[in-house]
Amino acid sequence: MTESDSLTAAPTNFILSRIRAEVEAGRYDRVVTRFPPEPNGYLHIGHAKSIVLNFSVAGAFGGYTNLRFDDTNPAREEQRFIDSIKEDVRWLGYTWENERYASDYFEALYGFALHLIDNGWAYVDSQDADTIRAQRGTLTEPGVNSPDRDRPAAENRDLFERMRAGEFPDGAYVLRAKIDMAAPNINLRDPVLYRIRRQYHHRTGDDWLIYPTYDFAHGQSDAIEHITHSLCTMEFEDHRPLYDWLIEHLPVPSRPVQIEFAKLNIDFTVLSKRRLTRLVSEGHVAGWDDPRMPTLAGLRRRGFTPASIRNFCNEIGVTKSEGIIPYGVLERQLRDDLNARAPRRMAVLHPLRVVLTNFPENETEWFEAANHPQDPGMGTRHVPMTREIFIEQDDFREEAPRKFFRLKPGGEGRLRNAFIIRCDEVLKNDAGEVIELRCILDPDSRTGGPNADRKVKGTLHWVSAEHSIPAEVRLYDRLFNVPHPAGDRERDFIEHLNPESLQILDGARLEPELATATAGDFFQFERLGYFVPDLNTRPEGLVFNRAVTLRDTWAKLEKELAGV
RNA sequence: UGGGCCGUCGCCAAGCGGUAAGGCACCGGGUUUUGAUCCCGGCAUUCGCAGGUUCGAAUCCUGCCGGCCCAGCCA
Repeated sequence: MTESDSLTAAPTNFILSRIRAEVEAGRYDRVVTRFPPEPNGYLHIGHAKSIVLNFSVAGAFGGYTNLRFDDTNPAREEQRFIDSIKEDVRWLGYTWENERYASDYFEALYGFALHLIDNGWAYVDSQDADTIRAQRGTLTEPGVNSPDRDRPAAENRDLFERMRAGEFPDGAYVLRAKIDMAAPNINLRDPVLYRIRRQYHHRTGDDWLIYPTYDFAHGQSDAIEHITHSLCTMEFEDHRPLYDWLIEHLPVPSRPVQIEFAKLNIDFTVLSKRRLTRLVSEGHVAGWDDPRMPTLAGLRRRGFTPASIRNFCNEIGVTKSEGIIPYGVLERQLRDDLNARAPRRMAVLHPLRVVLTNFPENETEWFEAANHPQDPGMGTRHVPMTREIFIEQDDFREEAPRKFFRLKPGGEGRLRNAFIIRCDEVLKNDAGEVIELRCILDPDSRTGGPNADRKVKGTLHWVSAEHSIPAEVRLYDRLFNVPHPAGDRERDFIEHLNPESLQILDGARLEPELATATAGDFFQFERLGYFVPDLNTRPEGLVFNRAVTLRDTWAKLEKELAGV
C-alpha cells in the first residue's frame, strides 16, 4: 500500500474469494464488472462502496470495469447528473474502461423482446396499471392470469411494433414476460418488460416511445458488455431468478451472474437517493454539494480526500449482513490520511487579545515553525510574533477546572513555536467578560533558547494581531441528531434534522501564510482539526471549512469531570 | 401467515468440523513545544436461543427467536 492508501489492495471478502475460486477453476480468464448508476441524482458514500468493490474485484483479476448509466427511465434522468457522476468516479481515483449507457442497447433490447414474443415467452397486456396490480396477488396469495396472457404471438408482435411506432398513448399497453402468476417470488409473476413513455430521452431524444424496465435492461446490458459478475445490493436478490430467466431465454452473447452484497448505512445521516433529493429540493441543505451531505460532492467540498473514502470502504468490508457504521469511522479515516499529509498552520477561531507586556512595541519577531512535526521533509515556514497576539478563548479560564492545564491567572503556558508566557492580568468589559490578557514572556524560553525545554503543561496556538488575516470559518456537525433518522416509522426523517449542523464563524484569524490558500489545499490548524478552503473562497474573502476536528481527549475529560 | 436474506465482543469483520484473526471503540502505561500523532499492554471459555449428530461444532441437522427486503408500467 502506498501512503495511507489502497486503490486496489482491498481486503478479501466473500465476493473476492468466490471469484478467486472461479478463476482458479479456469471458469474465467478475466473478470469484468460494471458500475451502473442511474443518472437521477448525485453519487453518495454508499455508491463509493460499490465503486471500490467493482473496481477492486476486476482489478484483482486482470479485468476492467465499465461505467454504465442505467438510463431507462427518461422521466427522472438528466445530463447534469451524468456529468457529476463521472466527475465523482474520477475524483475517487478510478478509470473506467468503457462509458456505456443502457440506452445504447435500446435497439438490441427491442430485438430481445421480439425474440421472447416470437417464442411465446412474452405478451402484450392491454390492462391498466391498477388492474395488473390487482391481479398480481399479494405476498401470501397467488396472482391470476391476465386475459391477454394467451394472445397469439403474431398479435403480440404486431401490437409491440405499434407500441414502438407510437400508435398508443402512455399506459395503453405493456409487454410482460410470461412466467408464472402463482410464483411465490412476486418478481416472477409476469413482470413488465416494456412500457410506453412518450417522453424525450436525454440521449436518444425522440427515437423511442417505449422504454425497457430495469429488469429487462440490466442483465441484458451486462451480457452485451460481457460483464462476468454483476454486483448489486441485497434488495435485488429477489430479482436474480428473473435476471437468470431472461439470460436463459435470450440469445445473449455472454452469461453474466449477479451477486448481491449489503448496502452501506452510516449513523446520523441518510443514504438513499430519494431522501437526499428531498434534502436538496426542499432546501434543507444548500445543494447536492453542501459539505454536510454524504454525497461525494459534499464530502469533497467538506474536505474529505479520495484516499480516506477508499480506505473507509475497504475498512468496513463487504458482506451480506446490513449494519450501521458509526460516522466516526469515516472521520477517523480522514484524520489518518491528513495527519500524514497536511501541512500544519496556526489559526484562532475565537480570538482573545493578549498583550505581551515585555515585548517591544512596533517590533516583529519571526519564528521558524515546522510544517509537520514528524516529517521534516515538509519544510518550515516563519510566523510573525508581535506585542499583541490572539489566542483561543477556550485556552484561558479564569476559574480553571481540575486538570485544566492551559492559561489561567498567574499560570504559565507555552506559545507554540515561540516561548512561554505567564498571565499576570485579566481585563474585563462592563459585562464582566474577559476581553484581554496581559502576559509576560520568558525570554530564555524561546525555541532554541536555554530555557526552551522547561516543563510547561499547556501549549497554545496563537497568531499575531497585526499580521494575522481574517477569515470566515464554517464548522459542521452531523446533519441529523438521531442515529438512524430514516428508521423512524412515526416521524419523517426531516424532523430529525440537526438545527446546529452548520455554524459560521466570521471572526477567525489566520497566520499570514494561509492568505494564498486555494480550493484543493488542506491543512491542519494545530490543536483544532483539519480545514480546507471552501470552493467559493477568494483571496479577499477567505472561507475555510472544517473537515473534521482532531481527537479531543480534553473535551471528553472535561465532560466527564462535569458529569461527575 | 408466501418468498428471499441476515444474526460471531459496543461497531464492523475473519472463520467453512479440530478447539474464536484483525480493525474501530474503550481502558491502562510510555514518548511528545499539537491534551494531536506515535508506541506498548488489556479487551468474546464464547459464536441469537434450544435440542441433536460427532471423539470433537461458530462451523453439520432440526426447531424456535430477532432483524431486513419484496405486492412500481422506479432503479
